[in-house]
Amino acid sequence: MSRWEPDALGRLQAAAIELYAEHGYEQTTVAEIAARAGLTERTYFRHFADKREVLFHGSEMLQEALVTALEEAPAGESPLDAIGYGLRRLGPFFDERRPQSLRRHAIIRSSHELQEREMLKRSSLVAALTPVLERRGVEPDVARLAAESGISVFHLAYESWVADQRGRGYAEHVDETLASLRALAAAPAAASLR
Amino acid sequence: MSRWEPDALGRLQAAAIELYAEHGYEQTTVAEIAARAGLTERTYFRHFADKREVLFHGSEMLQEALVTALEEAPAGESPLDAIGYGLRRLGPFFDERRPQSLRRHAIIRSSHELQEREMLKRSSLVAALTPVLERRGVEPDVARLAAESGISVFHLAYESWVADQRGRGYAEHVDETLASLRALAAAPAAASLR
DNA sequence: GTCAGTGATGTCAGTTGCTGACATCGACCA
DNA sequence: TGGTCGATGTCAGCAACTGACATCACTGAC
Repeated sequence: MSRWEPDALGRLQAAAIELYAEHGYEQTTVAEIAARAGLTERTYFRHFADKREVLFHGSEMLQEALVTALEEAPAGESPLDAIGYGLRRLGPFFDERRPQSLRRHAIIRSSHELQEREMLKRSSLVAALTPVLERRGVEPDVARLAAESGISVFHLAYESWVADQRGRGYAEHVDETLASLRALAAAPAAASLR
Repeated sequence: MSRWEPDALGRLQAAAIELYAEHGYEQTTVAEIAARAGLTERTYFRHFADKREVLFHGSEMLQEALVTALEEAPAGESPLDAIGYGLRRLGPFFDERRPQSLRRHAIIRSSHELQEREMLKRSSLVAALTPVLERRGVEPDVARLAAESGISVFHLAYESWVADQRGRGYAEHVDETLASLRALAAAPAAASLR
């Protein structure tokens, strides 16, 4: 028998989600999370950098997945098409974890501080996608803008997927959102053409 | 003579910027800021919600200015044109405060925590612009997407304005960035048309 | 001119997030 | 057998933030 119960990190995540959902994020202390996981506060901070981070473990994995998917986009595609390709590839990842995603999303929406962290993760995604686009030959400034736009699509598609009652997959929401973005940018062209 | 020196808030802001620049954000304590301003820590927290917020006072003002500018955009313009109109209007606001902006920008770039707060302010801008676009008759989802895109432009234009050595105004950077966005979204149209 | 009320500040004590230093002790390896 | 390693615990401490209450120049009503 090993000295400690296995999967301390997973237990901390589970405990945190339960407590944040039960009593709210701000009303929960790190000591309580650790206690429910059968650990000490100190151990919590060995696994997670701060009180927020428990909810965002796995976002590095998502980031890597997105980077890889974007790298595998066909070489000839425009930046936005490539991003669409990459985002659509995330479909199964989300669709398989829908219940957890909904719970986590509700918790994050309940706290300012957590939304702040989510926004930081978002900017990290932008920072990760930009060089991938540059390697595809896109100008740095354009790459950055495309990455920003892509992550906006990522995010809005995610939100409409969360709100979706009809069970459509994440990839469908990506397509819709991306089409909206194209329409949006195309609309003024008519006015600016002459 | 009044009981206290005037402009406690302004003194706290000045002290914070000095200390953050001199010793770094993390190495500075709120007590030190308060002391340099001739006040106590408790008073600091009556003026600012937390250690970060000193640097973001004024962002409500910016938000209001942007909302007003967008509301005044000609009724016939497309969402993106309207946003371009609103953003260009911020030009003088930034151009007049360039030295302060550069100092503040350098501080924020030096700290993760501060970038996190900046991202939160950014999402607050999106939340403020969305209903304005809706009132112009834009569909809610499209309004949100347009607001996100607009704030991306706002932000990227700001960054290239900060980096600009040639003294071009903020409004010029907005025009450039907006043109990039349009080109970006238009490019794939060619591929997707047939 | 007095006096009660107001509002910005100070004082103090307490909670919680987070960190460094060091101890513990099963597992694993030579 | 013994020594190292790695995950955890223990403990002390700092800094961010908060609530409760005190202070006292200023202001306005009378």
